[in-house]
Amino acid sequence: MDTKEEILNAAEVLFARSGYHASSMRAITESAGVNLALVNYHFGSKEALLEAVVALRLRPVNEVRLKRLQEIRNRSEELNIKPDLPEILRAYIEPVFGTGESERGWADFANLIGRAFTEPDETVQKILLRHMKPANQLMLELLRAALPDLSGQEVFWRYQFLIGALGRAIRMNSSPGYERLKKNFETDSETLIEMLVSFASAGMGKTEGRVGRR
Amino acid sequence: MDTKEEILNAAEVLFARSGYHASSMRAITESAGVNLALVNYHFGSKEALLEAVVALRLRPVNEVRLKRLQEIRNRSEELNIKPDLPEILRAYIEPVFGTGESERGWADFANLIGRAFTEPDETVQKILLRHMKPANQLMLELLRAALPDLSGQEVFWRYQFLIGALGRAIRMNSSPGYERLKKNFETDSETLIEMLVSFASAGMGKTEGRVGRR
DNA sequence: GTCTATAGATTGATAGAC
DNA sequence: GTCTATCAATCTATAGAC
Repeated sequence: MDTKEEILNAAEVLFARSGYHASSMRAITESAGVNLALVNYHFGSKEALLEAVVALRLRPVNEVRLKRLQEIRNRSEELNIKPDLPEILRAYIEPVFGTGESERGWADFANLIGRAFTEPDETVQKILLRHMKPANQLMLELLRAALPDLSGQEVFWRYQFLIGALGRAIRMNSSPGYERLKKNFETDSETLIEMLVSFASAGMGKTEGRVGRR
Repeated sequence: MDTKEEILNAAEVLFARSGYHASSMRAITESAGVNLALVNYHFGSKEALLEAVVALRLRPVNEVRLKRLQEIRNRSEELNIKPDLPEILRAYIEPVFGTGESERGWADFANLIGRAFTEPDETVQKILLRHMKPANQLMLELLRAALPDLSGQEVFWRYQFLIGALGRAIRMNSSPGYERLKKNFETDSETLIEMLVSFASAGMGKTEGRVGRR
């Protein structure tokens, strides 16, 4: 493995576990076993390194999502039928848990993606959002088509609830920090995806505005 | 307003908007219009200042939550009936959007609480989690009682989905960074709470494990 | 391509005068 | 209680030898 790749892998792990600002270039290069100056030589700056990590790991995931969502839209338009809500959700959620070709340690990779949904830091959020935008736009469009009885406002917020739940699920599932909390509830990714799709289908599909009394 | 309070308010705003690490003590004291050294004089350290801000703002919210949840549990035990899911959700969610006595600018206060759910930084998360723990434990207990047909694993994960959705809702609703995204979907807090309770009731209440085909 | 050495800026914290 | 001045540690980034 060459130096550039060594740095990329170390940065991915540290960014995922500790966040961008908390991961110093010294920590990254030490973990990678290379010289401090080589980050700037190979990538130009710390921010450019983050961009490279995101491009390498997030791009394939978003390509799969976008392709699956486009297929659903095309089929829906050809057959002139409403897109199916659980199917949309699965297309949006599943790729985030791994594209199938997950080579190395899966947890760090997933944890990095999970940050895309919850990251409060502006530097990081800007980059992550840019990579997710096409898939997110198409997703919202499909949700509106699948839920024609709901106002744009309601679809928008239910979509936000979904993103929140998804981000939480990914981070809980892959972050080492939550081990104690999960304790007896170890769950494989497939089951977790199934539970999340079920949860979101029921929550988003409601056509009345309200539930419960009061 | 005395110096200590001046520092607390400035710190709250900056921690909420930019995060703990990104808010330097120089930025805080400049914003408060006081001398740099006074943070250490009045609070001891930067971390102790964070602890003070959290204690001041988050404690009353959690006290209200805990009290409402305890009332539900007591009534449920006395009458020997299952607690009502939407009622539980409302008791858990509503106080986070303001205890009613929201004095100053509401957005920063809410945004700070929103961080409690998504904050990746360990320093911050540790403090926030300690303050939320009692309410969270009782919440999980009540959910298990309200959903007796579900396994502990399923209740646990649906509860995590709820936390994710709630955190996202708060931050979207109060963070200035999302203005462009929200654009035409400006929503008052009451409506947002209603939508979230409705979403979560439907999502969590499902008694079959799965939804949809495939 | 890789290294050492260091610049230049910023951080949290403190000593000591008032 | 409040101030100035400064320490010591950290950070990103770069110059220049090899």
